[in-house]
Amino acid sequence: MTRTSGTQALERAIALLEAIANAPEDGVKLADVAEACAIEQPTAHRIATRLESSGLVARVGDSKRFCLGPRLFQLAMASAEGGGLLGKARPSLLRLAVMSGDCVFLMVRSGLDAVCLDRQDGDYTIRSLTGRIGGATPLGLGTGSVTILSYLPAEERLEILAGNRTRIEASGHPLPTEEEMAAIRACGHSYEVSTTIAGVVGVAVPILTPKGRPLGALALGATEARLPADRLDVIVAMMEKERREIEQSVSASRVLLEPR
Amino acid sequence: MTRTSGTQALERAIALLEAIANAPEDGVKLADVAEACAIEQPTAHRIATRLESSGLVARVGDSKRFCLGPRLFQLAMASAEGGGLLGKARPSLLRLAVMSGDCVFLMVRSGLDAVCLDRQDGDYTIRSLTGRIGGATPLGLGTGSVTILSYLPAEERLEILAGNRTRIEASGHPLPTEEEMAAIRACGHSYEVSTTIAGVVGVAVPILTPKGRPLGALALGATEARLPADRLDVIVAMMEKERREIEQSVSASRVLLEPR
DNA sequence: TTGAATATATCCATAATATGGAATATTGAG
DNA sequence: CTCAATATTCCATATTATGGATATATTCAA
Repeated sequence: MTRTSGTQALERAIALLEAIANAPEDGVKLADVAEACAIEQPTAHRIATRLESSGLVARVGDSKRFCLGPRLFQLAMASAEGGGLLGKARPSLLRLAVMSGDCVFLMVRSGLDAVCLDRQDGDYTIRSLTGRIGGATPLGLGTGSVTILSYLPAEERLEILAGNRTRIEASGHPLPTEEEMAAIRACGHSYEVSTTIAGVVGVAVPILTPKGRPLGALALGATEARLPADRLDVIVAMMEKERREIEQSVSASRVLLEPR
Repeated sequence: MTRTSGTQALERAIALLEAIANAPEDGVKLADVAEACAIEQPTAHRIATRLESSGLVARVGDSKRFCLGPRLFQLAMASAEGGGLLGKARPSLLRLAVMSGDCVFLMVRSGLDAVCLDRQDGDYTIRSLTGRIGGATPLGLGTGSVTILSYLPAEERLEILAGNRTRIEASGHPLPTEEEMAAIRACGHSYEVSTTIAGVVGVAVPILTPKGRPLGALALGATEARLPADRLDVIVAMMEKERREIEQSVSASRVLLEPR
């Protein structure tokens, strides 16, 4: 008599995890978690304690309150250590940071967000640059983020923008238009003058699979003064070179070869 | 006819996650995940696709293979703030790194492991020092790790050492004895000369809750030459001062919490 | 290309599993 | 200390996950 797809328990566990992730710094009470997820307390308790025993969730200090657990840290770093995108992109990030002196980011898509997977600071890094490793922005807001969005299939772009409209508008920025995104695809990179932090500019190039699906983006942040038109060309050229490097390295792993 | 405690589905999902985390660099096939977890393929598929839709797991490139997903990075960041420990310890780490010039770590327990939550390098940091952020060592191996272990309840220590025996012995190190751990508790810090990297020494102090449970440890790594007996005293004093700072900050924050 | 072999995805009857109301224990505020 | 709020445990019930069988997709060799 049910209509769910057969993963109710898991769905609830994930909801719990998200609820705990959104909790204030010093944790949430079980009762609040249960309410937030709209599940009964005994059920929430069963799930939460199991998550706790796996380390995905932990108690805050001596209290009963829940917070995210350190196991998440290990898992995230394990995915980094494997020869995934992060490992393959790191040399490029380092080179770009050293050569440009600016701040370089590796962004990937995660649901409706773009997440910062890695960051390397050059000598002239602006302290105020936000993107920390693990940080996220809605797809469509920010240079790297818009770049990834631009290379997604058209219908997915629409869905994503619909889902992110309120968040993006709340930030005071306009939604990227189809024309803007087509322009990004046409020239192979995006360039953006930040309206939130005066004098800051961003450049980004996509990282694509052989099939053309966006794996992520390389983004670079600098002050406007450090990026006059002629230097911009040089920077973009460097980024495109590294982008090709990464794409080759990624597709070189046999597994990624094109089906069909 | 089973005897599990009512979380089979969740347990399997977690097993899947771990299996995928342990996978080689370019992901695992569904069939292998299923086998590793000893569950049937349809079940593995159902769980895996649900994990995928939440971003905890992703496909490698264009292939069908699974790897850990970017959502973990976001959660890991949030978990770092779990209990506020990282935020509260960072100023201390910075001070210690600047004042000592050495390499300072914040370690916390995660199951049978101690995980590096944060690291700050001083001017004299030894490149070869291993602990990356997110890196883990078995509880009982390494200065910070042994320190955390020493302050855990006696029976937990035994369980943990039993569970870690093979891993620790495989590293060529002896298991820490009860006497050694009692000594650490008695003097409030541990000191260890590395046998793996010649000339490297480590010092660590615990971070305890008001109830005496270990939240984690501050650890410092330096060359033997940089830590003669008299300087060691100074360093330990500095670390203990910062430790108290953190403990106060942590226990203070909880008082401010208002129930809804 | 083609077709065999292998892997992934879907279906659905069945029974094992998660569920949540009620009872009990613990915590924390006054 | 007392009481109310919260966490934890218990267990009969039926909702939910399960996995054998099957369909579809992908890979590989020739």
